Amino acid sequence: MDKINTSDIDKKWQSFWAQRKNKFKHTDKEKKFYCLEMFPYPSGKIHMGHVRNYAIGDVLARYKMINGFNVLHPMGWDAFGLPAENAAKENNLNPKDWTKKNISTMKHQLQLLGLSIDWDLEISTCDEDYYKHQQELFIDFYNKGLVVRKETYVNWDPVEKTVLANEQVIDGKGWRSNAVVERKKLFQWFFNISKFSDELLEDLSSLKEWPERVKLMQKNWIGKSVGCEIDFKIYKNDKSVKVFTTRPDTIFGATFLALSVDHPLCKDYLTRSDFIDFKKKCSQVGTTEEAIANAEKIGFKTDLEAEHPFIKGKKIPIYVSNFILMDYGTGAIFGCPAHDQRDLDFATKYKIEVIQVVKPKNTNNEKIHNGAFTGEGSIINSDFLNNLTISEAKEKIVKEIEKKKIGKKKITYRLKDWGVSRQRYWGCPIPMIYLKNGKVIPVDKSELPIRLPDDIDINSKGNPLDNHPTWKKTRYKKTGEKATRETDTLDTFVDSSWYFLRFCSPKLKSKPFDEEAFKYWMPVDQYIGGIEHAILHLLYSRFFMRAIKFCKKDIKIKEPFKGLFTQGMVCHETYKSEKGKWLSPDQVENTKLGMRSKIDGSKIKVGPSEAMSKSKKNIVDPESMIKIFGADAVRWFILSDSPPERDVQWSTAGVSASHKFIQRIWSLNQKVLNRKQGEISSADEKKLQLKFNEYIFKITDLIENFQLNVAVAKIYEITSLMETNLEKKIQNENLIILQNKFMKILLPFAPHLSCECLSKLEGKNFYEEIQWPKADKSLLGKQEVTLVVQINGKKRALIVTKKDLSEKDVLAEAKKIENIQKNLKGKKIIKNIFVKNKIINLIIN
RNA sequence: GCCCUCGUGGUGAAAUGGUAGACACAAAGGACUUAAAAUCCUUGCCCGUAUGGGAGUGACAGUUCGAGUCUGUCCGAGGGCACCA
Repeated sequence: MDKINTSDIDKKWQSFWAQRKNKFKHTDKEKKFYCLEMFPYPSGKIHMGHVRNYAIGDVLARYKMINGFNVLHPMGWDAFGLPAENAAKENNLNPKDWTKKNISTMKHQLQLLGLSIDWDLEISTCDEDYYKHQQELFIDFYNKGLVVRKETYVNWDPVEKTVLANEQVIDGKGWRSNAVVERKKLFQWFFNISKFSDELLEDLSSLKEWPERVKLMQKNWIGKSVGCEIDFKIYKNDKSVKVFTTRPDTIFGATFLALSVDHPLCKDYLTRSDFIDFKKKCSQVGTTEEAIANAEKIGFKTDLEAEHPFIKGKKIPIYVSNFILMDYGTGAIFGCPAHDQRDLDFATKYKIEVIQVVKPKNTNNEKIHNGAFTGEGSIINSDFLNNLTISEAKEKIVKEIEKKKIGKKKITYRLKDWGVSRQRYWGCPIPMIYLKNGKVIPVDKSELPIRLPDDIDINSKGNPLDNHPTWKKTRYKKTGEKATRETDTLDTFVDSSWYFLRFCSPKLKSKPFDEEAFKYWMPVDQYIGGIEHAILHLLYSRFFMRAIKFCKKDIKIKEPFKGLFTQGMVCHETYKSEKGKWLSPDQVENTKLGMRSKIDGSKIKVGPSEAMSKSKKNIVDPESMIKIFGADAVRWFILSDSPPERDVQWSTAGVSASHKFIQRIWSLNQKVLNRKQGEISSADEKKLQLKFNEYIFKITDLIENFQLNVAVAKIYEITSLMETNLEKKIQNENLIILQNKFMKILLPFAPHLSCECLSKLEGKNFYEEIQWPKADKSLLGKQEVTLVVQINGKKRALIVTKKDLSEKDVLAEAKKIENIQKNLKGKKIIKNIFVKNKIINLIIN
């Protein structure tokens, strides 16, 4: 019996497929399938997360191919981004060179996996050919009013004189400089995504093939809230404050107003030193929602008071506070401490009155104790709102507010405009110029692309583009007057918001995409990627599709991704030495004394399995795994144990077992071919045929539903079935036919092995003719069935019998069973529950 | 803080409301072998030699002839929160 040489057959078939472009004789142009996995960031080497993502996608792409679909299965590189700049700074090289090198390494590694990717379609977002079109789209958006310029906060490192990403802020300090990070206001470019807030929310319901939880996350992100705006008059002053609230029903519990630091009313205090100090304190809190939510609530008491709109003569103090955001609602709230935890925290600290206005449902307790009460209940202490439910009170108070003309019902979205300016070098330059007269205008399209210069000083403080001696100096094409380029570059999320369109016609020079190719391929039928992109990338892509539709008349599609699948992460145990240093899996070994370090034999603490990460060193390199076990074994293992949407735990034992399985199939294939013909029995033949047919049906269904781990389990079962039947009375030819079908079923999962086995069975290289076997539906369920006999809901016996037996017959059969007779002795059957081919449940007294 | 997801053997897991633990990893025992590797078989909580019986899907209730699955409350773990991609 031959041993399989995985590296030989991997090489053989990878070059075979590449030459034939994965085309099949029976491909039907009328049936298209666009299979797309999220393209990788070229960070250096591929990791197991990539392997998982692309293995899942490849199963589907190959499955569709051999089912006759014309499949688009491209690959590219999300090549701009911060890590390139960081690496460049560390190693003193150009981000471009670093990125190109990584792309070539990773492309080679991906090819080792034997994916059915058409590499002719490869794109890279850092190529001029790509970002030129992105600049064109930016200008289109600008001309249609979808791009705006406004001021917003950033994390500012005062020592490096640069803007920091949230991840570069550690404990409120810059990661390189260790300087305390400040919030600083900058003018930046924004995409007007909030223009589509309602559409992006409403259209979620049309995405039938998206996971519910992703849709829910997007829904919450967009954060539509229905509430109302209320004007509070300021006492002894002609001004008023407009607040937004979703709980107008608690207006009688309002005991203070709180304004954002950036609220227009605060302008009057900007010269007061105590306010300046306060503002500075606020600016030391990070810009994330989490940081703001967890920060200690601090307030600045103004000398203003507001008049309560419904309680005559009641005055409530006005504070400025750090937990109110200017870019949500109106930048001002009324505080009702009894029914909002944040308000309560604030009120407790500043000794502000607390008035309960909602009595919890189903209790007699008038008073509430443990924190703010936010549940259902009835209104109290609220004049004309008393005894109403919360929703009734909301309706009534809004009517009153509108009647008094002091406010109106208002829908607010949490979704903010998308800030796309980055003060960095390694990104797509924003094609805008500044004229001397202060005007900001787009570059003439004929001047595109605006190229990134190569000769930059990556180590200079601040933005290298801004520091470049000549790059930003330009002229306005129309008038010839001197102008300055925008030195900000685009958020890399912009790059990935339309790459799936570029894949439809990746080589086209004249425009971002060809409309005909677009019409044929879009939308993406199946998009596959990590759950970490559930919100931003997917939302931005949905926005881009709408923005493009808004700019181009003949684009009809709104949703770019028809089907979405989010796969889980790849995890591995973590290892720590006694001194607390992380060790990688290949630095430890399992000995009789437990886990030990390979380096010095010291004891190792095994930690929980966590997502593979460089910082914890729990990384396994896919390339070395492929070298040892072969591409099929690596793919097989990553698909086998866990459901694709859940996290999977990598283990060397597991992948080694997968390799053994690859060998087992290889042996089976030889045994089938070399089998000596013995006796033949039609009963054995029929049994095998029926069972096999059932597996085809089941596995087809499982792949369509992404239950790839279960499909893998069924393939193990088919293997056992075939092995068992080698010993049974089956005609050789029939066994070979089934083995042939089996190998076609295996193809999407272990394509190298499958093709090699098929070629042995066919006696020649066999590929373009491969078709997915079809299950014969008329044969389904023709087998014997196993019925469960229960007594009072407890399993007492099994009956193996032919299909579709009547209740009467089953009952008669059941009564013949000794164990059932024993249990029925002296008892009376009150009734039976009978489910055909499943169960009979006898209810006795 | 807010939002989301997930809890089933030693482990990863399977199970249209109908046999809980398919399939695999690890472990123990056995077969083959001079030996090892490879391969194959058996076992898997409790009582019992066994036929069989009992407990059992994070906890507690509920719906049902029947609940891992549906409902409620609680407990625990993990993830996201707008400049990482």
